[in-house]
Amino acid sequence: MGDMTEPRWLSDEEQHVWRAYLHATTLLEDHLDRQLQRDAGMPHIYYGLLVQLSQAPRRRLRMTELAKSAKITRSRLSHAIARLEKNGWVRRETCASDKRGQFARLTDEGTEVLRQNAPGHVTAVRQALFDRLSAEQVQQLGTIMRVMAEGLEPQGPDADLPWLR
Amino acid sequence: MGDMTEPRWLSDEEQHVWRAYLHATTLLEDHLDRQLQRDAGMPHIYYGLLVQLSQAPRRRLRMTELAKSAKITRSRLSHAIARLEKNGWVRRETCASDKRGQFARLTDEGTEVLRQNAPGHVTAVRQALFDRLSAEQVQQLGTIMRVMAEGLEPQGPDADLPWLR
DNA sequence: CCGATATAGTTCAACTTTCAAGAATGAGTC
DNA sequence: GACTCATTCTTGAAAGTTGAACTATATCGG
Repeated sequence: MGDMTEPRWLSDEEQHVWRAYLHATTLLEDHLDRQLQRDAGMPHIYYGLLVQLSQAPRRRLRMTELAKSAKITRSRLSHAIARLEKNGWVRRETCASDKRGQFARLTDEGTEVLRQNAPGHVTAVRQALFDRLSAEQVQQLGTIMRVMAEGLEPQGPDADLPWLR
Repeated sequence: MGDMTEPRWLSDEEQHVWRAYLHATTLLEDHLDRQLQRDAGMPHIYYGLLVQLSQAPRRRLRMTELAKSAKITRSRLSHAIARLEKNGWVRRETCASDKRGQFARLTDEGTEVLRQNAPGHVTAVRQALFDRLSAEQVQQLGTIMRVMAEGLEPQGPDADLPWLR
């Protein structure tokens, strides 16, 4: 499958950078997962869901919106919200204007969990990342990450209409 | 828990960079996972295990070595190798010098799977990352990732002997 | 050699993620 | 309105992950 031409392999430097990337991103993800699992009793992604809700108007979002902004499938979100609901941190609400729809709303308990854990989480992110990088490097990182995202964005220009290009 | 002093929150720029980081790394990981799942029938991490084995002397590694270099728990590795063994891509071998030990060895079939999928994978990495960044940015990314890793390295200086510091 | 402790790897139960249906509602067309 | 198709969200089963308990072997200090 694919074309039969020899691919351009990675140069030595590229290989090193790629490994460093995999290494560092894995370590950071594991670190934050463990920190939040220990302190807040949930993995990083669940915490992210609560954060998104906390910043939304009326502290609620449609399931599909939330799934999109957290970049997970609706199915995964359904299960995740079920779990968070069991914890009492989120509540589902039906949508009046679209009877198929559901809102996930952050409860007061959920807000409280966030309030208690935000400091520890920010500190962890700081210690791992921002306190170790120069201002210049932070800026470089931002630029690089934006370039990467552009190339992977499902929402790229006409991404779903390739025949129009 | 933790100290009661107000943490240093993230500045606007830091917040943006942090989100860009999460966004981009998630997209890339998802992208590679899907590419390999589709083409090779396994997730990115499993592919990484095969790569590690392919580069080891005699194409085999002790379980603990492999777990360390892939940065996963031994438990997770046990399950993963069980699956790869079922696929016929890896075989377990007992270790003569330490009867507790096991080697995971890449089979010829495993090598073949790697040979067939390496081009597609490199191309995916290239398209997502290296073909989109300037030489300078690649270098910057490498530096930044190494700094990050240093701060998270479980193997930090005397990491497991904190009382000696 | 003995006993205590450490290490290698596996296994189990709980939890999370994925994938493929499926139920319900909405929207467009005639 | 009825038909068709799209969208929203959920469900259930299979696969993957985690953390703790467990087995077996090795190592250390007498």
